[in-house]
Parts: sequence; C-alpha cells; structure tokens
Amino acid sequence: MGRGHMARRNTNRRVGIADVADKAGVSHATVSRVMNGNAAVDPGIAARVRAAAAELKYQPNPVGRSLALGKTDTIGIVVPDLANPTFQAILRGLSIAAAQDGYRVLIADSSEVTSEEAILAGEARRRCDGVVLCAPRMSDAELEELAPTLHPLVLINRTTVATNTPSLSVDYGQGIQELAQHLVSLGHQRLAFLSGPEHSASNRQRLAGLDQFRTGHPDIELQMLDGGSNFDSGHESTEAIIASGATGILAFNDLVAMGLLSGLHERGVRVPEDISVTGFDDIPFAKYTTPPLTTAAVPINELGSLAWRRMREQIQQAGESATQAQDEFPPRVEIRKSTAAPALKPAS
Amino acid sequence: MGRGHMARRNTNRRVGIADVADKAGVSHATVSRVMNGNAAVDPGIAARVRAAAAELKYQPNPVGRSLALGKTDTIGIVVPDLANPTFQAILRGLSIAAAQDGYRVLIADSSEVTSEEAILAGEARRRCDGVVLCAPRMSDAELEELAPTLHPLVLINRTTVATNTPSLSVDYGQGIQELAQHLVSLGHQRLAFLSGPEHSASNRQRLAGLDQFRTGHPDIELQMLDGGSNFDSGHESTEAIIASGATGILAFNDLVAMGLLSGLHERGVRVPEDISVTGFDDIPFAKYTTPPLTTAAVPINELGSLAWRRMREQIQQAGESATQAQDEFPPRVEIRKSTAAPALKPAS
DNA sequence: GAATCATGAGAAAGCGTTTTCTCAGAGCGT
DNA sequence: ACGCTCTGAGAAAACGCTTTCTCATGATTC
Repeated sequence: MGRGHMARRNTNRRVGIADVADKAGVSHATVSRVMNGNAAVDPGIAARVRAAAAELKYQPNPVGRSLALGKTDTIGIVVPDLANPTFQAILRGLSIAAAQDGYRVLIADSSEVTSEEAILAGEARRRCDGVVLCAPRMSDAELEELAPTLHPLVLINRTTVATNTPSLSVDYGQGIQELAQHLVSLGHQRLAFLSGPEHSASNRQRLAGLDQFRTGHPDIELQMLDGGSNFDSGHESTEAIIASGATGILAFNDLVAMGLLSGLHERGVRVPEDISVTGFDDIPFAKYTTPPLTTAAVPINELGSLAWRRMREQIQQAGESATQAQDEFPPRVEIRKSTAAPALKPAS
Repeated sequence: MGRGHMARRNTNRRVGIADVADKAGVSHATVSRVMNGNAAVDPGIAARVRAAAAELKYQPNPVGRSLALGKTDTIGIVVPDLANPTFQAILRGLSIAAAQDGYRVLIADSSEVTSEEAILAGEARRRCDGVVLCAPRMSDAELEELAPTLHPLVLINRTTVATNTPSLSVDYGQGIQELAQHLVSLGHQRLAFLSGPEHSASNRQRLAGLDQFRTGHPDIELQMLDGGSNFDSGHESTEAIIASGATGILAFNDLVAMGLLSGLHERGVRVPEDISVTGFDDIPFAKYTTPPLTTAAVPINELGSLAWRRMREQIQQAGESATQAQDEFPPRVEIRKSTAAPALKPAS
C-alpha cells in the first residue's frame, strides 16, 4: 500500500525531499537539515544524504520553501511602459543587482493605465518580498494610501511623505533649466518645450522648472507644446515645431527628440544649423543619433542597482521601519552636436 | 489561549483565510469555496463571507495557493542580454500577452555567460509553470539534454530535435541573403559582413546564408570582419570597414549598424553616397537613424506574444506531449535610406 | 411515514518545505 | 555504577491554501 503510493509519486511527481529521505534511510527533517546546513548532523549521515540528493538530482521546491520561510527571494517591479528605454535600463540594473544576491525579479507593465497600477503593485507584493514602483502615474493621494501596504517598497521618480519608504528621483526641474540655460547661452531667444504625458510626475517637474526659468529670464520667449513620450509623438510634432518659429527645442525626452530629429531631417530643416534640439535621459542611443543628441544625463544604469540596494536594506532590517534615504540625482548636461548658436537673422 | 494565539496572528501577520472564516463564523473551507466559486454555497453564507473578506481586505496568499494547486501562474524567461532591444521587445510582448491571461513573468538575464544559462533556466522552471529560453548560447548537446527537464518550454531562435518543444525562429540565413542581394542589385560589387558574437546561433545562420550567397555570386567580393552585437562594436569597426574598401556593409544587427553609421559620420564618410549600410532586426530605432536604416525586419513585437500563445497551449494540454509547431519567420527586407547605388568609380 | 436522495458545510488530508519539540542514546563526572 | 548533560535524529507542527471525505439536515418519493 505505502509502497504503491510511493511508486506512483515517484513516477508522477518531481523528486521531493521524501524521496531523498527514503533513499538515504533518514527522515525528511534530516534531509532538510543537511540541505540547509542548519543544525549539526552526523558527518556520515550527511554524506549519505548528499549522495542520495545528488543521485536523484534533488532540488528543493521553492514554493514549499517560500511557504515555510515566509519569503520568496523575489521582488517585483511595476513600470508604466516596458517599451521605454529608461524603464528598460532600470529593470536591467535591478535584475542584475538582485541576481547577485540570489533574488529574481517579477515584472509588471501597467501599459500607462493608471488605474491598474495599484492592483498590479498589490499582486506583485503578495508574490514577492518587496516591490519597486517605477514612475507611477497615480495621484499623490492614491500613492500615499498604497505605499504603506506595499512595504518594503522603493519608489523611483516619485516620493512619499512616509519616511520609511526610500525613493530615488532625478531632479528634472533642475535638468531642464540647465538645458534651457545652455540654449540661451548659445544665443537662442525663442525656445519651445515639447511636453510629455499629462500624468507623468517628471513632466510636471520639468514644467515647474521651466516656470522658474521664465521668471529668471523674462526676455526669453518660451512656448509650451503638447507632445508625448515616444518617437512617434516627437515625429508628429515636427510641423508644430517648425510653425512655432522657435530655434531652441527642449524635447520631453530623448525618444521625442529623436522622433523630432527624424522629422526635421525629412523636412530639410538642418540640426543644429537651423534648429537646436535637446533631449533628456541620455539613453544609450542618444550619442549615436545624427547629429549626436545634446541631453541631460540621468544615472540610468545606476538607478536600477541602487534601487536594489535600498530594497535589500529594507529586507534585511525586516520589520524595523527606520527612516530611509530619499535620494535625488542632479542630471548632468551632456553637450553634443544637436545644439549650436542660432543662425544670424537678417534683421534682429 | 486560542484567542491569544489568534490575536497575535491578527496583529503580526497579514490577514489570512482563517481570519475571514472567524469573522464570517464559518470554516475556512467554506471561505475557500466562495472565493473560488468552486462548489455550491448557500447564497446567504456566501454573502456573509464576501462581506467579511471585503471588510478585512482579504487577498489569498499566492504562495499557499501555488503549493496547493501545483501552479504559480508565472512563467520565466531567460535572455542572454537585457540590454539588447530585440530581447527587450520579446520580453515586453511576452509579458503583456501573459498578463492578459493572468500570468506574470519572471526574468533572468544570463549576461551572455553561457554556463549560467542552464542553471538560471532550471531555477526559473522550478519557480514557474514554464520557461521560455531566448536565443540560448549553449551548445546543441547541452540544449538537447536540458530541454526535456524544462518542459513546458518555448524556444526562441533555437530548435530542438524533441518534437514536443515549440520553437520560434527567424530565418537569418534567408534574410542576410536578401540584404546582400539588395546591395548587389543596387550595383555593389564589394561587400563586407560585420559578424556577431561567436556563440550566437543566429550569427552562424547568417554565416551559412552568406556562404550560400557566395556560391550563387562568385563574381561578388564578400569579406568577413569580426565584430560584436552592440553599438560600441559597430563604432569600433569603423576603421576596419573603411580600410576594407567595401561599398556595401552588412552589419550583424541594427545596433552594430547604428554604431557604424555614427563612426562613418564622424569620419566624414557619407551614407549612402560613399558606403551603403544594412542592419538586421528592424528595432524601433532603425527608422529614426540618419539616414533611416535599411534592414531586415523580424516580427519582433509578435515574437513575444506568440511565445506566450505557444506556452499557453502547452500549459493547457498539461501532460500530453503532443508534437508542437516549430515556426520559422522569414524576415522582410525594409529598404530605407542607408543603401543606394555606389558612386561611379573613375575607372571600373 | 419511512427510506432515499440531494444539498451544503465542517473536518481533515494534502501540497513540500522548515523548524520546534521530543526523546533515545552516548559520554561524562562523581 | 548511577545520574547528568549533551548530541543528534525522528515525530509532528507550522506555513496558507484547496479539495476530498464525511456527515448532518431537510427535501423527495412511493
């Protein structure tokens, strides 16, 4: 009877701890002990167990372990759009850093659907030991309500009043001002900002930065144009940009700038001779555009690995809700070839 | 005692099924039943349970469910390099398609370390209901040995003799030949292939395709140059390309082509007037380079979602190892502006 | 009106681990 | 030689859920 049961299990199921125990002639508790090196086990028995495990190619079932240990060795990340190189870079940095500590990452793409974010984050949290929320589009109120339920949580490009949530953010307001300053110092008098997604917090920061810039430079014309966050929206804005008469264009990000570059090229508008264009983010492609893109570099590759470090800190000091660092990174203006002094106008 | 125990659990732990059962005055079995709508439950009791669950914001613990159900609703993907836009696109397509069916994806990046692939894949498989292996660099022998242990498995850009493993692959040999043909028909006589990573199966396919091309075109000069798979390697090959004297360059992929484009531009070599360049993959950026890149388009966005469909098919027909489709996609040559007839030479 | 049946809820087993609890036996001191 | 501690291994509980098994209750049928 018992044998029959065992036989069925052996053929049907994966090899489990019980099979190893049987083969080694010990209890499964002992197998667990030697596999984890937790308690002292007689060397002879340990060797027997290890031999049995090796012969059966036993690998502990992670689900069983997770249930017993109350941890999954997995963290979740939710991003608004996996097609965006910035988020791809963060995901990559996070994944590699986490892997080094034996953690995996589960990924959730909200596809810019704001209402899905909280749900995805909650699901991810339940499956994982923590979650990093990347540039969430949800409202401040919703974020404040959600954050405590997600702990351990790392925020990227958003902050919380809850001091026990570390956040990593880029000072977009500062960066866009520096880019505008760069254009002005080249001699541009008419600027235009091609803005990003409405619900993007980083777009609001850029807007705020430009407001500040305006007050410091009342003489400079600065138009605001609606745009998006990808190639196509940059490309589609070509006409509007040309019509604006601006000579210095601040694109929402590198993707938009690249789309614009392409559109301008098609229309025969020369960059930077006729129009200067700046991006934002310094994605890997930025220095390979023609002309190479002047942009504000954010530490895109470190963001992911730093996010992991902050997550690990929280996981290790389990329970204690110490106040966490809220890092803010200043972008670094990267001057390339897409910006230059404007052509001298016949009549100034 | 019991009360004390419960109280401690309530404060310490997350709310569990037992808490809902207590509150609704039923057994936890009944709670499970109404949550899953499995068996008939008295409507009154069901309502009471649902109310209690809602009030306590009860969400079943996925780890517990996974253990009981023997499935995790998660699939794993292992890629050689998350920085590669092709793999990013596949990951994205997979993730979105899987999410539509309520599955999540766990990601593993082997960082081109061949020896890690099997381990990562095995670990992923143990945690997930299936795994998709993306362009694995391992040897055929190793793949054949690994594949059965991973089932359900979907292979991308590799195939197995095991007929129960579906595979999705692109006919790189065919694509590269068509690109070469395109250059020749424009009038190019001297071609060069900037090859990719040594262990890449798709690179071998291109090499084989070009061998075939050679026999069909004995009059055409075709040089083979060593390269890599990213921007930088393309950029670094600039001098070698110029030195080669070739007028038609077949880059391993779009990334390499873009790096080369950039390098040629810096050197003042005009594309396509002086040299024609082709890429491969048609990554989203390809049509925004200057000039827009002629390339061979692979259905990069569908690959991920199709991979999910194949995975789902296997998961649904659990156990039955029916023979699975081995799809092969013909790339479509996308002629843009980076290729043109070569300049007429003074003396032919 | 008694035997049969359908309904539905609780008890309990099971999923695969880890870990606490328990206890047998060995080693030691007196 | 007796009792003590100590080591180490098995039994059993725990993790949080699903599902089978069991059985009470009330409805149905002749």
